[in-house]
Amino acid sequence: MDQLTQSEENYIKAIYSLQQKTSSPVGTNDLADRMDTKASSVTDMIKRLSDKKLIQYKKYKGCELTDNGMRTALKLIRKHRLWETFLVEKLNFGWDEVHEIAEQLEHIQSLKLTDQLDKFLNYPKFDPHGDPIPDAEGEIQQREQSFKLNELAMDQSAVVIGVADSSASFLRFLDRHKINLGSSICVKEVYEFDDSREILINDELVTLSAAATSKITVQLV
Amino acid sequence: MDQLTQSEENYIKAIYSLQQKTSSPVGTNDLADRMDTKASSVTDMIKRLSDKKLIQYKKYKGCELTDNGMRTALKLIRKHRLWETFLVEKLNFGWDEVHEIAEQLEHIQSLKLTDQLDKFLNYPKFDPHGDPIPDAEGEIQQREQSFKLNELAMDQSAVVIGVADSSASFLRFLDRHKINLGSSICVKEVYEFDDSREILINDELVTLSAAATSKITVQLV
DNA sequence: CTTTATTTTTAGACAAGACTAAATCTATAA
DNA sequence: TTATAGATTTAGTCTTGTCTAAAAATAAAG
Ligand SMILES: [Mn+2]
Ligand SMILES: [Mn+2]
Ligand SMILES: [Mn+2]
Ligand SMILES: [Mn+2]
Repeated sequence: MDQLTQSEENYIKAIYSLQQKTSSPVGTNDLADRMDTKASSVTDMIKRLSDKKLIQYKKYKGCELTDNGMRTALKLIRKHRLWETFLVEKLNFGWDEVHEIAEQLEHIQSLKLTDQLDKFLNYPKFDPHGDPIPDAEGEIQQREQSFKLNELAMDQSAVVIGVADSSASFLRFLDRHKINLGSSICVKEVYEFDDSREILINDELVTLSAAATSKITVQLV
Repeated sequence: MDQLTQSEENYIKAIYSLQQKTSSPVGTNDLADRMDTKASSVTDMIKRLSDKKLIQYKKYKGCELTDNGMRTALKLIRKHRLWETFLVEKLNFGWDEVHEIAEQLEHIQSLKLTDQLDKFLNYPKFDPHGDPIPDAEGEIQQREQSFKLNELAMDQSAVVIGVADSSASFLRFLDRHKINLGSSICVKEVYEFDDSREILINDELVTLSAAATSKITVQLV
């Protein structure tokens, strides 16, 4: 079980996340898109990861993480989300500023560091974007049933518990509308023609596009 | 001023530290030794760093950091020592465990991260090994006159303020003798034949070889 | 069941960083 | 001042990770 390069680790994470969405084996082009690279480069990397038994790969049939690959992915996600939490909780970063930095920090190799950080943060269960943080055993806390805000009908009330897009631009958009984790909201109007919604939040009404509401995770209250 | 690779950054740090010791231009072989690599690899890298104007280089004449290279080195050292401080102060690492991890963390790119970390740690002036931490402008706090413990004569009293060797094995040796930063010591005997010294520390007498005492930095009291 | 269109893989190149072996420069000692 | 040891550079090769262009396999239409 030798060290992986940062590049290999980033691929593993990407495969994990695509796998979660589609369940079926991950295609070379999808992975290329996600990694912002070319299909031929992906094929090369896929062979390396397959040699290291982190993924299972049949030519032309896509790839899937092995158990070992899965454990590797969860460790990376754990580190990523712990660091994000650290940056927001301890160093006063905004939730829109931490992803890039965590993308680097997640590659630091030291089991003890991860576990001490976890302890220092008091074993947080969710990161600043509402995503669950795997524990030291790779177990992920399962959430109560949740919805995307665009699934709610008129007059339904809910609490924001996560975002499905951690890009700085989307998060700053939410900041501008004072929407954060824990915000109480209520759907006041649904405009059928474009599926946009008028939302009551902090005693103010804002209209959010379907593109926006589909990226906001909520729990009914 | 594009991004440097981790490898380039490690070379810059090594050149800085060799330069401090010897002042004169740094030789290819010395650098190869320090980097634990081959002279030919060093020549390759030296050319790259010279192209980037981080060092000045004349064939066969060795290399020296430019002003730009110097600033780069100081930023790295700042990050390295801040992270070491973080690991010891906040995550309960021993001073013998932090160097390796800081060697990775120093390469994280984010000015804001460094400065917020500095603030979070309350602008520490020295790292867990007693080495000065450059401030955001690259200024290093100058120390009062200090000595190596092997320079002290009989009956001289002093306080330990630093170590000249941050290797885990040496630091664990010091731990075993309960010698840490701030320890008050007194030279009780100097054995001329091998320059070893009997030291009073915590009301106990220990005999330290010249190899050991030459790596312990002290200030007279 | 062929013929396209799409996806995926191969072939060949390149840059970074490393290595070995060989060549070349510099310094030192006879 | 020349021979020689030591330091340094060059030449050529390797691996990782990337690319473009072209070939091959699969999927989708007609
Ligand atoms: Mn990453
Ligand atoms: Mn996150
Ligand atoms: Mn380093
Ligand atoms: Mn240190």
